Amino acid sequence: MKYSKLFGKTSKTVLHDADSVNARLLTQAGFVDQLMAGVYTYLPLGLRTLDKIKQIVREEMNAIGGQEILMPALLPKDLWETTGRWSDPGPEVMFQFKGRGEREYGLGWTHEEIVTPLAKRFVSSYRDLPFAVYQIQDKFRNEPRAKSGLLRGREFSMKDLYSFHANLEDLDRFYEQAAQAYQRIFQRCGLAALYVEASGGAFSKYSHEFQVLTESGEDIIFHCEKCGYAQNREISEFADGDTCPKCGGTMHEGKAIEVGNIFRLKDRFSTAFGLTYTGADGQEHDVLMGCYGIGPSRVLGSAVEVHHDERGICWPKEITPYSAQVIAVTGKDSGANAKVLETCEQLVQDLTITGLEPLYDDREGVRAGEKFADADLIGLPVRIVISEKTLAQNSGEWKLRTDEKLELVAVSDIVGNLQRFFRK
RNA sequence: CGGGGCGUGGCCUAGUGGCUAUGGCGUCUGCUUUGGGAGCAGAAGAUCGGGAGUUCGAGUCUCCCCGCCCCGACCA
Repeated sequence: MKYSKLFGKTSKTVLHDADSVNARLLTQAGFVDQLMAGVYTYLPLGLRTLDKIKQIVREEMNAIGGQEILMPALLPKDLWETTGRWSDPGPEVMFQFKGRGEREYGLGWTHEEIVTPLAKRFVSSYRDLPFAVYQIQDKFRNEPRAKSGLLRGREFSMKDLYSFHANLEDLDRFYEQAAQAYQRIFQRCGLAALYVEASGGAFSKYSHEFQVLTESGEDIIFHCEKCGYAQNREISEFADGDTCPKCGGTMHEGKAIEVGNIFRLKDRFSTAFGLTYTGADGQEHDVLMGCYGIGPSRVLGSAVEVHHDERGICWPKEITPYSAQVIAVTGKDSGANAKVLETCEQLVQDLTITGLEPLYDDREGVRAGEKFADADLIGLPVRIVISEKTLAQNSGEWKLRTDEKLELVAVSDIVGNLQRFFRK
């Protein structure tokens, strides 16, 4: 991608209002644009990053047998009255409004009310179980207070997975599988997520949250630095400095952002909608359900909160919007400039063919310093500079975003180097 | 929903009742320059968030409304 053609620009000035790190950097670097409180447009850079995260989520959901579907975001009132959630929590959480005439609708903030009747259409025997379906969709929540950029929005991206089981053992088995898939997802997104015990609601002792320690987080958790055991303060009786009951280490209090959570719903929704199956015993049983959520947009915001420095974002490899920033530094010698540009074009083409799509800063009349500053702000993991100087040694300059070290690499080796870098 | 802060060209900002609203960034033209956001010359771009009021006169004072940010409450 040529930077000169990229829709969305970096900005030197800091937005007056954006004081959360993720909102400020993502806006300044041209990834997102705020439309209103808690609602953002994703510009090409931001959308590519978000799509990378969603793709990782897809891969891991598919790996545990999840099947992707897409339910509507516009939902009818009646299904929500079945569970009582039209009025409680009702408009406190759900955007509700009238369509034509008196017909009432709401925007989806979770989808148990949709997926349970849906499952009912296809489940009759124990032979139809278990299965799990998921979707990646924007959710809408009438937040009393949207805040912290992408971390708490009124419209935000959500992956919600729902699993259906014949018995509790099978639900537990899948629950563990889902938890492991979640760990892999966060790891791949460059986030060290803690597996945190949280309020279980009416039917389980605990649910589990995946929490990323960061000062901008709004949850307080107690976590053991030795073994990682953690509890949300909402349910915890720990105090800072307590001994970890699992390993004898020390429990620390910390702020964290919840990037995912998993619940055993058991028969809460299947009972409400009459989702049952006939067992091998010929008897009718309630289907047991689990639900599992991840907010890709919140993952994106969290990644910026965790991975940045004073100059800008430092993208983790797997979710970076582009592999590397290729920068053409030109001088006054037009012959040399032509060679620099030609080398860059060829390099960009070679990288693109190998699937390592770079962002090529081809801008003319822009000084090197400005290009470097933009590269740091955008935060791709690798920066490759081609100039008359480097070409004198048939080389390009190789620099990692998180390292000050500059290295000359033969032009012919750059593609291989970058392939190796991203394979690691 | 309570408390606090803020609202002036695309972005940041000056302004504390008085002439035609300040400067910077960005944008556009031309020249110059090219390894860390350069320089020169010129240009476009604002009904000062909206409404009502006080005043000879309001970006500035008063009231109402809207919006954004922060703290709190809330967050299956």
